[in-house]
Amino acid sequence: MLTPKQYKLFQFIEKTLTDKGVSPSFEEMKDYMGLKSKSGIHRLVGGLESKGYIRHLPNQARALEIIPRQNNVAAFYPIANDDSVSVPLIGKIAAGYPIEAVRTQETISVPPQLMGLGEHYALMVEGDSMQGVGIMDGDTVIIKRANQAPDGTIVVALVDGFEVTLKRLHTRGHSVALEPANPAYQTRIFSADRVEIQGILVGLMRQY
Amino acid sequence: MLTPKQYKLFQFIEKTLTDKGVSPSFEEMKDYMGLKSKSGIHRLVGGLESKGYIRHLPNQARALEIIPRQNNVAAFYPIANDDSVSVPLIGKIAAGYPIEAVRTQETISVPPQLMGLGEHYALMVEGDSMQGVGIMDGDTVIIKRANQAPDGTIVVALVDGFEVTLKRLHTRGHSVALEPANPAYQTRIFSADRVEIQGILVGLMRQY
DNA sequence: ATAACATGGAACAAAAGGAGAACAAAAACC
DNA sequence: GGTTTTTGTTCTCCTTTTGTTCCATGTTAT
Repeated sequence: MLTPKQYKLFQFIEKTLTDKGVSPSFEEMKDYMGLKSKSGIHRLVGGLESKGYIRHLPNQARALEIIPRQNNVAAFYPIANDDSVSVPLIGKIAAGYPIEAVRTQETISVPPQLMGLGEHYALMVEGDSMQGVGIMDGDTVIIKRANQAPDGTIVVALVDGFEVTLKRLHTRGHSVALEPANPAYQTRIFSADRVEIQGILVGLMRQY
Repeated sequence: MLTPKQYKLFQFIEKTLTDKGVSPSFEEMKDYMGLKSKSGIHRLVGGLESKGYIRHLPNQARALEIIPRQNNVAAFYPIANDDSVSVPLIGKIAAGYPIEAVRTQETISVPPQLMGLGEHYALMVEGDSMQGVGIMDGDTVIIKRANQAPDGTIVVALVDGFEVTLKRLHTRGHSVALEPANPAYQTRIFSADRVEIQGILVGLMRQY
């Protein structure tokens, strides 16, 4: 992660901070690093900052702060929160193909605000059939298990017992329309008994 | 972080407070610090106050109060226990408008897999300027604080010191291009010194 | 050789701190 | 209540400390 010099400087900052309670000045860091100019320090500090190890207020004296971390994830301070919830990640869903059968043991944690009551699970989205409503290839969707759904919601639907898709649901009397949000795909209409609702989309997470 | 003199004075205030139960007068602080004028003390006290270390009632004698701190770090540092990580939700971002200034105390929990190293915060997205890449009105984006970003990433950028937007970044020599993902908006090009990167988009959450 | 990166040095800009004096508000005293 | 004393506030002018930027020069790796 850090270059050797960044690491050395980081440790110096850390030590100075705990020893003296004050962060070192650029001059002091320069001396410690054995440099003759402060410009190099500026670069190192910039590096540490952009890597998220420290933070520093521009144009302020001795204004370095270490960003505490735990398990390699930046760990900040208290304000304990309600725990997030783990849901099973049961597979991938791609427009027009069955959910990959494996019910993996894998779970992922989901912030509670994305979930309501009931049983939930997560799916990885493959393909671009829902791109039009902001659901992209690679997204993780949070699904609440249900076997019926309000009109207009996005659902996981099982068609004819084997084909699973993520589509917007429209009910019209005894038939249901499954509308993809990508104009490149067609809306398909089925009689109600061919379509089984497996869940309702309640949340989405994406990692860049 | 404190400067050496601020730190020294702070410790003196702390000690006097616990030893005598009364905060020191400006005169006493002046003597302790070896100064000949109280004005310097006033500056130091002002510094301590603006950094959130002490509080003081104006025009009252010996009315300094130490602000208890959690793990010695300021309040807008959030986060974590094992499963869930909390980040501060610091406002809304809408194409072309400043982030709503309020640094709320609010935090939201974010699954750790959405985050990497560094300090993170969350913003609510308003508007449709990034709709083309699946970022919709009402989404919550997770931003990693940074002041530089690789080419092609989506960043929170501050233009001319007041306008904040979420755009894809392209660097071209000494100018930067901020490209919205909605063809209805134009890519805008600025000289590098007008644009300040405030963070990099690392995650997204949406609630249906 | 060339590109990417590190250093040194200097000039500059901004923040921090100090002296001294005059003033204002609160507390103490008569 | 009025006066004195203590204490806090503000202001201007100044010095010191510290951070920032730029450019020329070196160094290293590909």
